[in-house]
Amino acid sequence: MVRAPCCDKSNVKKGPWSPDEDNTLINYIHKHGTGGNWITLPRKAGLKRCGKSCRLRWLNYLRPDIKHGGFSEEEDNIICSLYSTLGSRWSIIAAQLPGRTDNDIKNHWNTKLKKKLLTAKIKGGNNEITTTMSAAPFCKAVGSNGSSSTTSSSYMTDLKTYQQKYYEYPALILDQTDQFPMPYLPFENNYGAAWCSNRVGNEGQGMMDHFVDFEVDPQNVLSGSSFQEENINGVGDDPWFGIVSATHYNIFD
DNA sequence: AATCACGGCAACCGCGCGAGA
DNA sequence: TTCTCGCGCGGTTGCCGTGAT
Repeated sequence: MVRAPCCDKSNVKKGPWSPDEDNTLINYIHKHGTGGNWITLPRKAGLKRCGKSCRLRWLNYLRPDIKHGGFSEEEDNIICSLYSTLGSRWSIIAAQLPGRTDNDIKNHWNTKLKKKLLTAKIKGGNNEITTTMSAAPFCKAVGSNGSSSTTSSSYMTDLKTYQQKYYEYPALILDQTDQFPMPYLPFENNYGAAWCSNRVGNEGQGMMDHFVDFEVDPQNVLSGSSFQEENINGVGDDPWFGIVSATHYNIFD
């Protein structure tokens, strides 16, 4: 079955909006609202535009309280962190950033943040990789069911300290990582590695001595498998807590 | 000064979903 | 229950400005 077009394509204008068209749309919506029907709106407003085009123009550009450009470092951190858990759910990410549209965030990610993230380096550890940014201020603990963890364990505090000290970008701190599905990570051409750390010592031992960076099979990660012991190379202990950094590091070259 | 390459961003397209008939 | 229609979302395209050559 062929889907019916939403409007008469031969009779609608495409391309950039003129100031006159903007004013017409703004004035109409201020007077009448959207009426809950974008398809009929352009005809009623006297615009030779597709309803979807009007909706997009209004939501992404003309709507009041829209912020354009000038993303703050805090907003960048929030976007990076949410992307590491949600993937490209731009509308949900936008909902966490008042005044930002999904399109704006998507463009910002594709043009700036993705590159920034993909070239990020981990500092410290056994990998001799250095960082160029300050410690990430945005840090989130996640429970095995995906809800925020309420653990008061001192391990969590240690993990936060470790994350802020060694990871350039916001990292997720995972509680009970053996049960927790790996978050989506921004891989390039399906190659890359999630650099993780876990506690491999006995309780009571110094946490910082027992973090090990290791790689996770990208195929397993991409398929959303759990972060289980078999994914860990050379680490035999139960990964009760862990840090997953969205930092990209191509180990397959 | 002209041309080319690239990045940023606005806008379009197609699909999935949900509501309602 | 099925079908239609509109909305919303994410991916993609293409234009435009700017810097490099």
